[in-house]
Amino acid sequence: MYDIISPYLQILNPEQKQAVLHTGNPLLILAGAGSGKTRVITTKIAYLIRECNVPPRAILAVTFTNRAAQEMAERACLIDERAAGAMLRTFHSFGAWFLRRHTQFAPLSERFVIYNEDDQAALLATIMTNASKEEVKGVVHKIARAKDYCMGPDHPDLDAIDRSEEFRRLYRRYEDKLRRIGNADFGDLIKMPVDILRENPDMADGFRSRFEVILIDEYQDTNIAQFELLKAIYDPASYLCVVGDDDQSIYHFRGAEVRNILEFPSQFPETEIIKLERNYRSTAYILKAASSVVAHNKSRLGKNLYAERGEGSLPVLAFLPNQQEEANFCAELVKRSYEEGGCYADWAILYRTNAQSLHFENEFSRRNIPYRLVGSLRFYEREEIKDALSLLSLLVNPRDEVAFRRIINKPSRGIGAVSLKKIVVEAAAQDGNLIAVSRQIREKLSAKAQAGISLFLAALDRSFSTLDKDGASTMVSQLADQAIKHSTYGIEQGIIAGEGLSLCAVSLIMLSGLFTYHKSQDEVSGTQRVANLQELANAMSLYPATLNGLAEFLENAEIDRSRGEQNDDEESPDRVTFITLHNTKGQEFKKVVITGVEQGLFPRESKFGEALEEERRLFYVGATRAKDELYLTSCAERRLYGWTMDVYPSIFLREIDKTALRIIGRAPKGFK
DNA sequence: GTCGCTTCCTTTTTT
DNA sequence: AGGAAGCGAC
Repeated sequence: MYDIISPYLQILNPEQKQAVLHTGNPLLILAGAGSGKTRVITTKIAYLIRECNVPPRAILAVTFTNRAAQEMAERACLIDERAAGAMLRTFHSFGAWFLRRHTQFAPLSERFVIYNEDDQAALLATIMTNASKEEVKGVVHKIARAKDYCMGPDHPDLDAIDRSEEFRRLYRRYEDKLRRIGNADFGDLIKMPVDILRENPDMADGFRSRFEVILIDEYQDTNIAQFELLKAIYDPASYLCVVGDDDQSIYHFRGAEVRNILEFPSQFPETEIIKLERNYRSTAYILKAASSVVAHNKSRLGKNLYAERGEGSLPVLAFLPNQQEEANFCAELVKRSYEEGGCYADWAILYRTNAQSLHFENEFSRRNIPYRLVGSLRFYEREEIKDALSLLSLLVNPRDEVAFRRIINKPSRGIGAVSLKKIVVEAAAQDGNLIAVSRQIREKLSAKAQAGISLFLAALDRSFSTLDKDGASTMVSQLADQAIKHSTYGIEQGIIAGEGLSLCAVSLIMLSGLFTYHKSQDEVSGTQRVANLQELANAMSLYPATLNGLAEFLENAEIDRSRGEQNDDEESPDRVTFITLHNTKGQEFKKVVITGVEQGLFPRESKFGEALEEERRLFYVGATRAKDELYLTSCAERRLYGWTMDVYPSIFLREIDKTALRIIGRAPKGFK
């Protein structure tokens, strides 16, 4: 048996193999960029199942994004399909999974909805009635940070975030209100499971014995609450393996603590460490350029990364006059390589802020170069989509005040501030069910508001009826389908319902008047809102037309934002990628352009100390995405807020080893 | 309560 | 430059 080494293990290098075969003590894998850590983790999952007889369901593997989780599942299944039975999730989706199964232990509605930052702000705005938007956002941010550190409103260490009693009061009232609504924010997805597991030792024991193996990827970007969650479900008799790279820690602004990885060996005694230092992705000059920048950081473990792929070509630094020329330069690069037989999909255009994508979109559209925009789309944050999601949320949780406020008078139904207040106040006096209260007290409102409420409730009711409570009932669906067709008020063209949940969505969008409203918006300003609503309905057709199916869809919409982008893959897969530096984590491309490498933009203004070091790591992450070619662009002027201003090369450009760089264009005076 | 014009603000990065 | 909030007129 031992003589025969399976082919899936043969392709590993000695360190990778050591990491895969390792068992026993906790293991920390320090994996440099491009060192094959995904291969190690996926192989390890398969190996544990095949060779160590670990039942798949006893394996918990945590990744940073849903995209990574999906990729990992696919790759592990290629080696052994039983890997499909392992639990592969992000921390947040694990938390949501946990809470859905334990709502009776959590202060949550049975089918809670997840609030994002905007929803949090909308909720807090009902408490901070006289505050500016900025103030509200500031407090939202602090509350989110507090939860990242697993601190409730009465936690003694809250001083580290804000010393004021006022903040504690706001945090308390926010929690109070959110609990009454019965929904959860992002921080709750981690903090609540921790609280529940601490209060219910038996349940914690159950998890400890279930998960014999816990694997965590991107460990450098975990936060304190996630560390607490790990401790709550980790049994010292289980096998724990974390993978990360301190040089790629780029989410401190979101509460990530690199000390989780630095202190891992002391947190988990007898930890063994394996370093993966062979880089299989980038050619040597690219690696040299990237490493020479991050070498300027003081706080790092320090490691050596060896390029296994030969010298390659020098990274190119292009000095350009302005953004227009920058977009033009990128388009020319892509065009030339395409004409020489390359693919569009080889290319990625990277930038620091989402706003920068616009110039590239315009230029590439003009030239008919296909591209895909990652992330910045924010499909689920678009106005029309949020409107539709609010309606859907109300079906799932009629106590959702944020959704109710958003949608009750949109489009205008004659329900103004006065009527709204009556409903909200009455609901607060009862059990908080805004829909039930609206129905109950509608007679007490003005005639106009009464009519509006009735229409609104009818739309909800009829859409609700499209959902099967259990089992299939096509009869119900057909009836509802007809009802919808008859109630489009002579609109020749509506949104088309497909399978599953899409009927419910279409029903709501049509009957609530959202369709007509956004259609007229489209006609006025040439937007694509109706098309987006259609796309939403299409996405929903994959889910069963049940209340649970709807709750599941809403959860995925909030936690997995990458989902909205997938539909364009089928049409033409060969596209240039436009993506923020943060979003590139875990990805690779043959040819990469990092744009806007200017002081003030990247690194951003007012970054110093630890924050500057984080920007440097971001540069490192971006540069090491490139396999064959790396380009950096820096403009002499940039337009900001409608103003054109002179800008200067990023400090990072000076830090690059000059033997690993070819400069083109006119370098500004003083740039050496 | 709604519509249209003016002013003021925006840009980090995301699960 | 462009979009959202705010203010005044119907």
